[in-house]
Amino acid sequence: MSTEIPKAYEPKTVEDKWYAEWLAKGYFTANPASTKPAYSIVIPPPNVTGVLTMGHVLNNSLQDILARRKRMQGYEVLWLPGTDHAGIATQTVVEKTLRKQGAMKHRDDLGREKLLAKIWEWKEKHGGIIIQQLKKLGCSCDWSRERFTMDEGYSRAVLRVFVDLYKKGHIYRGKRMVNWDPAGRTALSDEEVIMTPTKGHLWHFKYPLADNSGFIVVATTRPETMLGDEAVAVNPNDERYRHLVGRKLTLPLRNKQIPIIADEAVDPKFGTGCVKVTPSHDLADYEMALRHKLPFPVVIAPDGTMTDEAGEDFSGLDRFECREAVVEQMQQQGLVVKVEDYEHNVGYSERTNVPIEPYLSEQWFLKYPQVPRSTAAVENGDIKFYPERWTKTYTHWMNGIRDWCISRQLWWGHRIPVWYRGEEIYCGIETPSGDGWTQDPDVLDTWFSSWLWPFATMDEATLKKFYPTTDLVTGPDIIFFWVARMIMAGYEYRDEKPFGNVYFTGIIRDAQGRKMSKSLGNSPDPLDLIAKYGADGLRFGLMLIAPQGQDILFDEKRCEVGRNFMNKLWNAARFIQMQRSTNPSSRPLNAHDRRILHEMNEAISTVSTALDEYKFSEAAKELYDFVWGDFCDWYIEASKLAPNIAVLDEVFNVILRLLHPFAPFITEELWRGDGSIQFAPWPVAKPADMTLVPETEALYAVVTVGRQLRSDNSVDPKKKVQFVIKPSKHADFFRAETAFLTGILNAETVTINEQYTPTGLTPSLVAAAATVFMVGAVDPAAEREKLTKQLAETEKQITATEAKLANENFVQRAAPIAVQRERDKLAMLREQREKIQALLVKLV
RNA sequence: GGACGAUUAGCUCAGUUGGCUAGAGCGCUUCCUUGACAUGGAAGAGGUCACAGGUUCAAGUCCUGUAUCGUCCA
Repeated sequence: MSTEIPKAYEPKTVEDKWYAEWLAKGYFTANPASTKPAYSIVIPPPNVTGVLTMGHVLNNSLQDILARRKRMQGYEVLWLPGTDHAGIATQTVVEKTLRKQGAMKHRDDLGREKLLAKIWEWKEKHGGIIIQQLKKLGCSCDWSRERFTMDEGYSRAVLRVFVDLYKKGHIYRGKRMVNWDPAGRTALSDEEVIMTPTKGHLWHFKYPLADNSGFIVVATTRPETMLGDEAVAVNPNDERYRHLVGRKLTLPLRNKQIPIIADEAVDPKFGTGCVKVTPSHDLADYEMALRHKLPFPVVIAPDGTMTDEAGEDFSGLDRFECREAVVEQMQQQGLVVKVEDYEHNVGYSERTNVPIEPYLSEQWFLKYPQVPRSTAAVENGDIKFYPERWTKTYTHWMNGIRDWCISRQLWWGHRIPVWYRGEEIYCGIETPSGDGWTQDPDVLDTWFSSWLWPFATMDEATLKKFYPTTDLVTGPDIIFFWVARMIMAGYEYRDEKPFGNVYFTGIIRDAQGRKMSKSLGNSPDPLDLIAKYGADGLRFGLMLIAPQGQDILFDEKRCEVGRNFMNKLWNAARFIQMQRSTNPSSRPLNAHDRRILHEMNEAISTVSTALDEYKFSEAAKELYDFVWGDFCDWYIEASKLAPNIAVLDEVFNVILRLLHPFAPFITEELWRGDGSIQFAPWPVAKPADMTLVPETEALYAVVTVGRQLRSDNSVDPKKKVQFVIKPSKHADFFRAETAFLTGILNAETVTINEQYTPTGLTPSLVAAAATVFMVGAVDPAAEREKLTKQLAETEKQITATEAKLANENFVQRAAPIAVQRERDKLAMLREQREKIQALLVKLV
């Protein structure tokens, strides 16, 4: 390092250089043959065609901190990276692009093979961007082990698991009511449906009795489904309708006769107590229809349009157009009793954001394996959640777990390894021999591949060394999608948990608290932020505001804090560098040295404990305060008088090591030790020599008071003034520190005088161990006001403390230490009061 | 409807198992380009800790209830 390092830290010139070097040296490559203890994390695989979001920055910075610290602690670290094929998301994007280009209208125009070729093309072109971005962030992943869920080896593992679970009877095929996404034209799992309160209407329709002897009224939020009604149901105990059960109604618009049935499932208090029954388009109605052996006419097609069964007036209409048309015709026929505004929950597709259609279709389902064991593992702490409260959410879901619909009517993904020939079914990894087999056209839910991620990504040697993985860092929004399922898969296929600890991050929101989203445009591009503030600055700024398990309101201002901190660190290094070249000799430890060494030890313990407990922001905060406050504001200032290069180097060396997991680039750049800082040992706190440390604290308090005096009396900072310190203790120590005081207070002289009595008007303030006087002309009124204020504050505290000590109950029942603390405080306050009073007397 | 979380300075948040005179950063005010740093330094203003009860010698901290906001599940 030359002495001419720039005044401001320039991350750009540093970051790329070091990352390339780290890669070249293979520092991130995990060695399964290592004898070191193992530490491992698998990355939550981002969408292969996605781009880096603030959420990724948060999540991956945390993983990098964990991984880098463990390397320093002597572990063999594997951070396994990779990407996910994101079935629906990717196929939707590519299809949309192709439609825009006019290459197709619907995927059937292209056909399976051609569309898949296009998607692979897309993946080759856009895939991997996010990997490059993670590198920019400094992530120390083992890139030699990068995996993709559609890689050949990984795909085989997915199919093997399917076949195995099929053979064990966990996977079955059945005709069920599923959540259907009419835009994506695929089934979804329950977890992919987002329930949203939606304003709609409740229409009350008259259904006439078949013999025209009257009518009954049904209420519905979905008029279009009436075209598929097969009954009207009432509660068997409902006196109002009991006499009608078994009679027929004429279904309006369809001129079809349907029965009135009685079923326990009907809530007599909802609406009129009569519900229309649409067997094919509502889950509850479906079950009711099964019980009553009703027919299942399908009136809404998979694409959300009405079928021929809906009647020629409506066939071909979109389901929402149809709703209007039905209401209009019902109105014309005078069958609408009333329309109420009505808010109810509507399920929307997580991906395409259109309302879900309950749809009766043939799908594949998984009856989850290892449910009791997986539930117990988290409850008994074998797998630990941070923050712990998420265990409750997990347990709740596990206890109410329902079979998982794993088939998707898509092409991008792992194709279901099942073939049909007439009545025959074959399930296997390879295509069956013989003619006439056709493979199931559907693919598997993407999560059916990612639930194997912690082990399907590893070969045998790697598994042996690194499975189960140590930590997992992810968002609580995928606790069901991913975390719970990985636990079950881990037990089923490795007979062991997949990870020991799960750290759930908060969700990043914008400054107004809104979730970051593309459509709102409120998500900054992390790469822009890295360009402006440096990766280290971005990471550190984010860590400072990422409390455990709390959502994070992100504001670009946060990055400034991080960048400024890196610049502070840089300049501390410059200072040390300058001292080295001008003042390289060391000397015995003085009070300032001992004090900073003590604070350093405190910092080491605090940071280490915080990181052990996954309290990242606490660790970052401690580092910030120690570096900026203790080291720069006090120790470097003290060093300007009498530098001790050995201590400066020692403390700064520790600072760099503590900071390295948070800010890998700048710490490597400033590192002066052997080799890369990445393998420098994590600092360990040692018992510090406390000689003169309390005295030094008192000394710094005197400095603060001296500065206050200057400021209160509007003394120009450049003006040198005379100070007199009248100590009540530590007089010899203060005397020894006269030069320090003179320098830091920009004084002409500093005199220590236990007997000092000011002549005339001398501004003064009282610190714990001394009264500080500033000799010079002042405004007596201002001085009196200031002292009076200080006296009042002191009196207030004395009164409070006296009251406490006068309380017999307190003295008898409180911990002796607490009582003693109060007594000491009172003594100190009384002394302070006397000093102030003495000064005030002189002012009169 | 149920579960969980939040409510502390203008803003964003710390406040360990009850024992401070309730803290920090940003913002704000005043002064300062002094040889590490203006991405900086010094000083300062600013809080009935959401509300109401309770437990205790002692409550921001524990308990109960209420309100508002958020998330998840029905």
